[in-house]
Amino acid sequence: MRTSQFFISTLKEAPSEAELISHKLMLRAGLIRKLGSGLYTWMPLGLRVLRKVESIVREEMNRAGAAELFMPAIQPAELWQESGRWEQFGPQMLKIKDRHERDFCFGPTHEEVITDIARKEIRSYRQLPLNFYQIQTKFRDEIRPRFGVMRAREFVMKDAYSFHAGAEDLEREYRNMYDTYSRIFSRLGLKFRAVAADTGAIGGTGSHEFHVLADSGEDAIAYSPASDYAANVELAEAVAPAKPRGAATQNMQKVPTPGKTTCEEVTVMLGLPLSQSVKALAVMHEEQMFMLLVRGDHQLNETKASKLPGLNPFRFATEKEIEARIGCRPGYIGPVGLPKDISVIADRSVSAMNDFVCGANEAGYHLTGVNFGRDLAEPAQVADIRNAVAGDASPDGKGRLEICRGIEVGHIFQLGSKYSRAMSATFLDESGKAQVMQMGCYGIGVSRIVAAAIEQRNDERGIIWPLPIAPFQVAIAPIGYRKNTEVKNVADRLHDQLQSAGIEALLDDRDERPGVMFADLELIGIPHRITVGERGLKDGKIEYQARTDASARAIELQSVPNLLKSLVWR
RNA sequence: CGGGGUGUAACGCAGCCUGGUAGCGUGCCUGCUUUGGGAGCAGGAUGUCGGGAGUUCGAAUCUCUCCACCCCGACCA
Repeated sequence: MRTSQFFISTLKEAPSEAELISHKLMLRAGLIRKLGSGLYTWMPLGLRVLRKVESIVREEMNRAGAAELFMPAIQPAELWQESGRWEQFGPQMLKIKDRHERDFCFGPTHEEVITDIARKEIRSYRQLPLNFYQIQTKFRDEIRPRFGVMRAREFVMKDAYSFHAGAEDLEREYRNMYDTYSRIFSRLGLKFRAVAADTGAIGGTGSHEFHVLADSGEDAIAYSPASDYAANVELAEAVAPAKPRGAATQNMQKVPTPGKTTCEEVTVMLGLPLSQSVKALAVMHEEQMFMLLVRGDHQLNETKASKLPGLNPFRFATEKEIEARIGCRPGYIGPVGLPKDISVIADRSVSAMNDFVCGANEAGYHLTGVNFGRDLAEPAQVADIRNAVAGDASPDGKGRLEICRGIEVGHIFQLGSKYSRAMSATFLDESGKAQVMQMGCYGIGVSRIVAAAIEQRNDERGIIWPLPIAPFQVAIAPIGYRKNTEVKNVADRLHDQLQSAGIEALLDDRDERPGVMFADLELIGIPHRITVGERGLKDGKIEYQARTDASARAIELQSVPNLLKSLVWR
């Protein structure tokens, strides 16, 4: 391919709307162009990457025994009313009417359509199991689209749905998909991690998210290097401290802390470690106030807290409510001498503390040397209500947790019978009895992978594509293409040779100055570059530089095709 | 949807406070020179100043209103 026929449109400066590195680079490299909020055109260069991701996904799904089909993007309302999700999905679903005023939606996902197919097509256990998938455009009317293609409203997703005669077979296929996903992300050349996820409202016995690791990722993942434990921090259990509570060694003292309202400020002023303080958070469940206690250096996990029996759902108390019930403004509240109708819920690590610091329920004062049992009653409830942090013991008992960040690019579920029951997808078993099918579903955010790959792999010069998804494998940069016929001839010949050897080469025939070419080719992130110039040709040499190399090295012209074959066909 | 912010040329921005008819850098076009890391010189083109309404002799600038986009929160591949 030649740049003159292809379309290269790079930007020196990123449009101001982009904040995330991958978003900026995709815009700068001309991979995408925005049409509206969360709506993007995939330009030729970007589309090549997207297609490569797709084909790796497709190959591995086929190899795993799944069958590709293609469902309509527009779906009739009736199906969604049948599953009960027409209302439930809410404003995230783009609803439309046809000319007869009939309701449709632009599919945000395809459980309904596939279940409809299954119930019509599958009659016998002999036809099971089956796994159907498609790669298709979805539309979700996100509350806040952002980060370019990372959270777009229209995006490309691979969605697969499996059907089984029983739970055991579903579990087998689930493992099969787990392994397939691992292969896919390995082949894409990305660092990733499979993470235990909340099965939540969907139910079933298992769910995993697949995350591409990147410091800028939206999700925090807790994992144990000593085992295969990994979970979203939101879900990761913060285990109780191994050491039991120490005995009281100090007397409780009221100390003035004027103007110091945060644990940080108070402990700094008192010269104590942050972990010696207790953070008190007043929350409301209906008309009942609760005080949640978390260690000063920990963070409340609202998801965990909202699952506690008395707290579902809860909200933070307002400043007025706190003053009315505790008689003190927030910043100085604590569990000592609290009105009896406010019950105290302590995190596990708080319940193991002695001689701690907390608010005195009096503006401008805190208490030090506080101990449960002596200065105040034991907490009414002790529970896991904080986020796991690095250094916590792993919940599986093996090693200590570390925290990393990731971008969710895949999610697999065991759905069980949620949809098949609602939509009566049944089959006849060996004894001729109707049974509800077991279902699994498996998603991959194809377009998001492109952004995630850039997020994981970039430098100050631009994108660094993993070879398997690079838009081109090799770039040829001729210096003085139109001026020096030898340069032109060598570059043209090289291009044709590589092409016929099945290597995807991009010949930059724009006749730009070298600086411009190099900058563009690096921004675009092509893994290998061949520079053809008068200087080297005198000695029958060209130069080779990998995208990750600091400088180029001279190579015999004859050895180029072999060198590239060895680089490209690993 | 709640909170914050921004809309001026293809991209990045100034001008707005204090009203007087549109500017800078990059990019783009032409010519000459140059040619190994985003060239130099000369010339040139490009704007409904987000839309509408108002105030005013006069609005990018002041007022009202609508719209779009971005950031922070709940949601998700």
